[in-house]
Amino acid sequence: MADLFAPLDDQPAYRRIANMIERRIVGRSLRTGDPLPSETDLARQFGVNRSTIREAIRELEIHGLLGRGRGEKRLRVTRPAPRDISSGVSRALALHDVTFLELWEAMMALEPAAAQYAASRRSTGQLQALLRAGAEFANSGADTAAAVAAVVDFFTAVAEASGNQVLALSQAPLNVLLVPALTRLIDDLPQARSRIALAQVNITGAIKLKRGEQARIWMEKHIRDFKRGHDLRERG
Amino acid sequence: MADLFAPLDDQPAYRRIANMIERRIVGRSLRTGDPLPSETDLARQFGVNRSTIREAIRELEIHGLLGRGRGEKRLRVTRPAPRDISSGVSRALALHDVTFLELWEAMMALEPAAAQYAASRRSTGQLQALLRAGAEFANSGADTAAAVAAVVDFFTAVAEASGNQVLALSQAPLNVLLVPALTRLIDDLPQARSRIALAQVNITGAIKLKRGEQARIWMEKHIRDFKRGHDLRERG
DNA sequence: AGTGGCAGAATTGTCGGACAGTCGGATTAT
DNA sequence: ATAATCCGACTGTCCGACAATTCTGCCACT
Repeated sequence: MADLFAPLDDQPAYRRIANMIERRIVGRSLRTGDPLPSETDLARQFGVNRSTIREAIRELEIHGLLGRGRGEKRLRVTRPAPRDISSGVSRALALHDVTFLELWEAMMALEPAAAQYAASRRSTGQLQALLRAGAEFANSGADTAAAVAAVVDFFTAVAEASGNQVLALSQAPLNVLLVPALTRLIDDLPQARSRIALAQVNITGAIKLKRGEQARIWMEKHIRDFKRGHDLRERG
Repeated sequence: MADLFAPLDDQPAYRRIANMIERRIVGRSLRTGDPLPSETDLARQFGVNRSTIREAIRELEIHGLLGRGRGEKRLRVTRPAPRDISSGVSRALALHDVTFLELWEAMMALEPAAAQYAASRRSTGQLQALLRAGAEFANSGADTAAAVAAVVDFFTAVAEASGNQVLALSQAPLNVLLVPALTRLIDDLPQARSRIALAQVNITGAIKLKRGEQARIWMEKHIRDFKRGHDLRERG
């Protein structure tokens, strides 16, 4: 039987205030770009101390709902950038001791889909970004860090080109997790570089020609290759 | 060519402190479950005022890296729960005016994969959870909100059963976005209820029998059905 | 008119101190 | 040993304050 009473939660004032402001933002009463009233003003409106207000806005600022341009003092309403999100998610995942297999399975689900949509929807600019990331990887030489960064850029470019924000935002955190695994892989497996480069060329080509099915297949192969490399490295 | 000078960012103290503590947590110097020193103590250690510490702690608390049990005063190190994450992501997505199509494509990528892995890895308890969610939906009667909640529970249970935290965490935010769309769908389309119920039975059955491929296929159909319903509703 | 510069107002980041309410743990009573 | 009680520690919130920086309106200058 259900409890008669729910545990009452006295949320502290700073949290309630944060929620109120958040609702205003999500409900578009406060529109993107609008400047937030000053802390003093908010304190007056809510009838609390400025310290309390500060703790409240901190929350929204962290979520990326509030932000300020370089060297700007007043906070403004902003839309959360993918970076705001992915940092949180990937940190969480890191703490959960994610295995390579888990990461790989998720990539296997997301990246081919992104590639397929990218093929049918990519703009010219997005194609450029893809080519740039590919070139970046090809030119990375022996610099592992640069190579890894280029791979991340490549995946990001594909996700961007998919024209699907949900896909892009879901994929972003995976990149962060990919970095350490990929670094080890490239360092230890001599053939990794050329295989990745080839896959990128194939994927980019398919996207360029708007061949959705091909893009998906090549991306699947590409991701599968990661697992092969990883398994190889484990045994070697 | 790269700029010679990077824009110097004097991050405020509360942010730097937050980062330091975060590094300690991610680096496992502070382990999950450890209680955090008191605010006064931290203020002394960092040589700043308690107010500053509080603003820093707020950040970590929001990220789910710090938390406290019901009615507990001291903060302790915690691992971010999916809910901590998904709330942020879904809020962000809501602000980005995500279309149904975008949501649907992402679900189409993630949920079938989750179902497939669930079939091969589900524990008995996870199967129970699935069945419970199914029953919950079947019993929801005319209560749309309850029905929607049951659907969300079902997807969550599948993701849980997949044994893949990354998949689960990636999928969680989608649920929040699904709610409004699904509510309208169930309200307006009489046949929606039975179709969903049937799909859930089929998926659960496949997972119970550990038929991965079947689970995937049924889930694909299930999700595809959402789109059909949505398109139908749009025209109707 | 447009531009540059400047003083004063406004705002943020940070500090110090204070106090009520509550949680935890030690202490005492049963 | 268990239960009731008490005290200290800690959090949530408030007040007041000050330096540094940004914002703004105003004025001079070209």
